[in-house]
This record gives sequence, structure tokens and C-alpha cells, in this order.
Amino acid sequence: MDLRHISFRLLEVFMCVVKTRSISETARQLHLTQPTVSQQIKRLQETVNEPLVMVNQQRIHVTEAGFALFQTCQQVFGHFDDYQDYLAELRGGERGRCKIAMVNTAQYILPKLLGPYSNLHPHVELPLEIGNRAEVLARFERGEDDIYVFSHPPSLEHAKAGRFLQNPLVFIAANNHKLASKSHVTLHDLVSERFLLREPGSATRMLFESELQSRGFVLSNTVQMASNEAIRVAVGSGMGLGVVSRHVLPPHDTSFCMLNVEDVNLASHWYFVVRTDRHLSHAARNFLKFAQLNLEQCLDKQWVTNELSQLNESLN
Amino acid sequence: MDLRHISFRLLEVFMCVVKTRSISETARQLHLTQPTVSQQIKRLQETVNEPLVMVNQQRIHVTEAGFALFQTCQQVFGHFDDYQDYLAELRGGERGRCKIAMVNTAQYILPKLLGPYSNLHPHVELPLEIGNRAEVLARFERGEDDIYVFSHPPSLEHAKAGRFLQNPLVFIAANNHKLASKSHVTLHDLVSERFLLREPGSATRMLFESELQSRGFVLSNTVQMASNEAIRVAVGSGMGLGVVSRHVLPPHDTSFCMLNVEDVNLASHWYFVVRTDRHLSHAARNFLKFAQLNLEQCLDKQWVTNELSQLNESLN
DNA sequence: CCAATCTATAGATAATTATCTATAAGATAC
DNA sequence: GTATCTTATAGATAATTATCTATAGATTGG
Repeated sequence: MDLRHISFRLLEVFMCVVKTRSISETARQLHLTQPTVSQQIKRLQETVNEPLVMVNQQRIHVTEAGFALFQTCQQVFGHFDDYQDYLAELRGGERGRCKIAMVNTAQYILPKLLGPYSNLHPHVELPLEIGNRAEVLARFERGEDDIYVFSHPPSLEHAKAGRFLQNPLVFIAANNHKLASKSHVTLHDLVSERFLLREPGSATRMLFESELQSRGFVLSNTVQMASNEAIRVAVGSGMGLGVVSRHVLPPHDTSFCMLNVEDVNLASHWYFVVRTDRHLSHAARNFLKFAQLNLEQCLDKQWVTNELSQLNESLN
Repeated sequence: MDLRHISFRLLEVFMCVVKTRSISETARQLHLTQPTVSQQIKRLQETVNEPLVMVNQQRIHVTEAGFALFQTCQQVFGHFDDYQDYLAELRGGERGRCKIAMVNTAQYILPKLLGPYSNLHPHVELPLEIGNRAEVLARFERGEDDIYVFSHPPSLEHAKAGRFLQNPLVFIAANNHKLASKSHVTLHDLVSERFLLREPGSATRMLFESELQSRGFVLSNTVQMASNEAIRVAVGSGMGLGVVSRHVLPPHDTSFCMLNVEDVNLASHWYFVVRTDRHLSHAARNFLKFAQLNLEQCLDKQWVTNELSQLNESLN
């Protein structure tokens, strides 16, 4: 029995014949002519190499083999029906996968969105990739994920981005640092200090350094640290100053303080970025819609910059 | 999603792509060219209207929808594998149905064959139809069964028959009947007696009456009875004489006796009859082969007339 | 950077399929 | 016994499918 050239249409016709016990009736129901049905059945029998129905006294008798095939078909169509249901859920965003890659810093804010989303859509898989900017950028280049979260989005040649949250950078110092007590600090006061910074290429550092450069300053004393937590702790213990995202700071941590640097405003934004040359999963589209509608409830309103409607519209 | 024009070949190709995670490898395994596979997958995706696999960095990634379809396909092919197994059993005669129609009298002998056969092939359905000659003949005309059992087979235009057992007819009388004590009886002694007979058309009666007619005798006193049992009992109670198949008589019944009618030999045979213009089920073919090989063991050897080999050979 | 490997696309073709119409032959019903 | 209904067969055709070859673009591995 060579299944290869059997189509589902053929099985559909066969099933109708078994159900109606009539070639002519099947033809009527399926909007075919009677010879077409006769021939289809004949072909199916030749493929199976076994009589499936027998005609006797203008009545169709289904053979044992025919009835078994009928049952097989019922099961098979049942599985495809199930698959259809699955697809419907997938398309409705109730199921599926939304793979998100984000830079380290984003892990302080994104869970506030992901938690409620995940509760609403418990069947959606949400694998998260967290890395430094270079790593996430590499993933983005290869298109390994559905959604990327950057502050400072990369070249948008094959991508679209939408801002959703301010990412204010602040200077932090130990409480007993000499600048901590000054009510007004300027950039000039800072450049001679030792700075604890993330690796070159990190958005925070890039932003800070480009600001410095444009104003003709150069840092004389920097220490590279691998994580924002490390910077925070090191700053608290007096190793130097830090520039970090406001969101990174625990609300009530008193081991350090923010400097009020008057002449520097290192404001950036968080972006959702998606590639336009790759298929975006239904779940990912659905997540972005959810974000658009729920940003204000999930995140601190004062920082929200909801520009996701444009992004979502452009994805339709 | 319109399944109609999807063939199993297409699913086979898809499954191979999922398994190998490679279009080229699939092409090699299925002896196709790479573009063919690419195109097949494309067509399947268009049919499902959902991406099933995504290519990234020369690697095939299977989407959620693709994996679900793969699982569906596995189940579907599983069902068809089961069906194949079922067909194999059907063809081997281990499964299926063998519908047998027989005249009343045959029910005394056929079970001796059917019992052992059924024990050997417990999964074969063996629906039996028992009727008088006219009824079985009607079924035969309509081809409602696989095998018919007749003594005196009907016209064999669309049928073949094979003898398997003698069917000797004997005259029986009550023990106290005046003829019972005579050691030699002739036909002439009998014609004036009252005869208890089956309906006209029954093979037994036909055979007896044709013998009478050819020798110029006419029965003057007959009573029609509906069953062989009724005749046996009525004869035992002295209502008249009977002509019945030897096989109908219980071995040790002493309520009547057989007459030794010297000048009459009403010998006929039991035949298996099959229609040649109808498909014969594997189970039926198998049963006839079984009968051919086991007649001697199952039935009283002295009556066996095994001419089934010709019948079986002509059915191949 | 080059050679090898991968997938996608375009264009072509032979085979297969899904249909139809017309017709025949067998069965049923009144 | 005629009209009606059923299935089967033959012949025709348009659509679809399964393939191929050739080629291009991307990626990978030295």
C-alpha cells in the first residue's frame, strides 16, 4: 500500500461513501458527479489493494478492510482537527513562544511586564535571553529571537523599534563621598574621579562616553565591572563613582546616593526591537500588543513613553 | 487550512525535514533534489498558512506550529501503520469475516468443521445463515454470503462448487412399524405408506421425488413438516415414514429405526459453493483451505469426499 | 578570501489527478 | 414493463503536482 499519492480529499470522499452507503448520494453531498466518486473509490481500492466497498443490489456494502480504513480515517481527521484547534490558539496568542533577548539592565524592568503577561497567557512559552549588549546584538544580527530589548537600538535596516520607557542614567556615589554632600555637581567635578563602568559597548557606557567626548572631557581613571550589581556594591563601599540606569537602583538602598549633576542629562529610552525580515510569532505580536495596553499599569508611570502603537501598526 | 490537496508524500517530506533539520539531507534521503524539497515545504506552509520551519544560519528551526504538525503526522502515520498490520492479518486469514449460508440439514455437520476452525482463528467472524433451500438459494442469487452449503448445488453459471461429504439419505420408521422388522424392503413396499417430508424444493425431497418419478411411482399420502427434528420425532411416534439425511440422526436414538431399502440408493453430496463473480474474503478462502486439510479429522471419515483441492485451486 | 555547503527562486516538463459528459448495464417500484 | 434509480466504464480535458536543471545568495570553515 503506497500512501504517497493518496490525498485527504480522496479519504474524505471515501468516508462519505461509507457514511451514506451510496455513491450517488456522496456525489450530491460533495458536489461531484457520480462517475467521479466511483472512480475515486476505485483508485483508493487499487492503492490499498483490497476491496473496501462492494456493490450488491444497488447497495454499498463496506468490507471489513473498508470499515477498518474508515475508522483509521476518522482518527486521522480527528488529529487534524486537533491541530486546527491548536493553530487557532497559536494565532490567538494563547499558545506559542515569544523569545525575548535583552541586555542585562533590562532585567530590572521587563519582568514587571512579563509577569502579568504570563499570568494572562499561561500557555505561552517565554524564554528569556539575557546578555551584555554585544551578545544581544549578535543574537539580533542572527535573528535568534522574536523581540529584543535595547536602550540604544542598533541599525534598523531590517528592524523596527518602539520606545516604551525612559531609561534615565544617574550618577551614584558612596554616602561619605566628598561629592555626596554637594547640592550641585557639574561634569567638570566628575571627570577626575575614578569611575566604575560596564564594558565598552554597553549602552550606558556608550552614552556617557559620547557625552563626555562631545564636551571635550576624558576620564582619567576607570575600572571595568561585569555587572550593575557589582558597580552598585562597589560604589557603596567607596571604590568610586558609577553611572547606572535609574531602574537598577533598589528603591530604598541607602548605601549610596545619587548625585545631582546639573549640566548633564543622560536620558535614553528602552526600545522593543523586532526584525522585519523574519517572521514574528503570533505570541510575540500578542505580547507587544499587551505591552502597548498595559505599560502604564505595570511600570512606574513617570517613566513610561508609550510609542508602541506605531510599532504594532507597522507589524500588521 | 484546506487539507484536500495535501498528499501523504508531502507530509513524509515534511517529517523528514523536521527529523534531519535539513532540506538538503532530506533531499538526499528521499532521492529528491534540494529545490524539490524546498518547494514542497513551501507549499505545505502555504496550505497550513503558517510558518512551519524557519531557516537561520543554514539551520532549520522548526516552529511551534511545525512541531505540532510533526506530532500530528506521527500519529497519523501510526494509524496507517496499524491499518497495514490489520490488512496483513486480514490477508493471512487471521482476521476478517467469512459469512456462510447453509440449508437446515447442514447444521448437523458443518459445526464440526467450524468449531476447530474458529478455535484456530479466534479473530475471524463467522456469521452463519441457516434457512431452507429457497432462502439460501435467494441469498446465493443475491450474493449475500461468502460460502454457501448445499446438497444439490444450484446452477453454477457464476459459481464454483466442491464436494466434501456424502449425504446418504435413509428411510426411517417407528420401531413398531410393520416394515421395521423386515430385513429387506423395496420401494414398492413404501409408496403406499404415509410419508413425512420437508417442503417441496428441499434437496432431500427433490432427490426422493425424482427417484420415485423416474421409476414411475407416486406417493399417495404425504405430510409436510417444517424441520428435520419434527420429522424425526413424528416418525418415532408412529405418524409415518421419513426420508432424512443420515447425518441428521442422533447416533444412539432408539425411538426409530432405519429401513434397509434394497433397491433405492438416495446418495447425494454436500457442496461448498462460492460465487466467482464476487470478491471472496480472505477469511473465506482461508476457511476453504482449512476444510480441505481437516475434513478427515473433523468429520466421520467414511462419508468424506474431499474434492476441495480443485475448488481451492480454481479460486487462486 | 576561497571553496564548500546550504537554501531559495525561476523556468520547464512529464505525470498524475480531479473532474466532466455520455453511455451502458443492472435493479426497483409501481 | 416502463420509468427511475443505482453503479460502472470510456473518453476527454484542464488543473495540479512532482519533479528536474540552472542559478543566485548566504554562511561556514579553513
